[in-house]
Amino acid sequence: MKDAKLDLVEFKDTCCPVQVMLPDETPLTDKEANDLEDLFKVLANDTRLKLLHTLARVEEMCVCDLAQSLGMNVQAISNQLQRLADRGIVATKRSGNMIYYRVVDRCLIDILKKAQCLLNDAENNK
Amino acid sequence: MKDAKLDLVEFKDTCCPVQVMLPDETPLTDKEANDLEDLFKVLANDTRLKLLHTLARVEEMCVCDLAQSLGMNVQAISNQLQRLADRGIVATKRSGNMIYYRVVDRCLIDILKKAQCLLNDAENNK
DNA sequence: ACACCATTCCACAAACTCGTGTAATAGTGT
DNA sequence: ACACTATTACACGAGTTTGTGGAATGGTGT
Repeated sequence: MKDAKLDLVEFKDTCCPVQVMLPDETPLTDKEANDLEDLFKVLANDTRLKLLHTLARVEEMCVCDLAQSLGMNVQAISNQLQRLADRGIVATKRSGNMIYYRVVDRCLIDILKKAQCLLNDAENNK
Repeated sequence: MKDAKLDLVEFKDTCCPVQVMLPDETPLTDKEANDLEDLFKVLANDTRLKLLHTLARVEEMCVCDLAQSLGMNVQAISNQLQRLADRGIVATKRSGNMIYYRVVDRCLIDILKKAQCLLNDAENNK
């Protein structure tokens, strides 16, 4: 569990280089806008957010355990995991009966953290 | 236009301190998940994304100009600006007939940049 | 007071989302 | 082969979202 902290700190230095974050002068193309829309759509669901948050902390987990930890139907969880997998956000690994899910690109977790941070700021400035 | 670059670089250092970005060990509460869901829902629309991207570059703009620059109905643009305003993401300033919109918390723009960066990474690793 | 402009409000139809329940698929152990 | 478990596929209904067109609001200039 200590490792997770170090992991994120290290990732923060290597994931999104500063140069790429500078503003570009060109307007958003339709494709860029649609891609961003799709990405945020996947994140705009409390079940998927809880799944990602859980997977971010445990590295990998099977469907039934995820369903139990969220207190939801296995089908509902599988549905949402499927949508995350469709976007390449999570990946699977079969081991016997179980299928284990994990987060592919941990940059995404950084975005979740940023978003939580934004909400905290908004809360504090109220 | 050069100023916009400096603006974002400076904001990057002061917006989300590193400490806040470290992972917390507790699972997402229902409230946290719902708040995040609401935030990402607002971002999950190409029209609103284009509006934010435009406002991020010009600082402030009236509804009719935004509608024209996006090639859309004024009502549609007003609708989406309203949704952004409801969440406190943009704010208004009246000047004569016109109502000018601007982005309130520029941290949000950083999240957009991160998201674009994530999509670029995914594209390159394909 | 009047015409005019920018913006917003409102009702509506088309499209999309999500959890549910049932059935199908796939691997394990006897 | 059979029972069992984990996971997924599918169709369905309730709810939400988005752009549209018409009408209302509010400020400006004559």
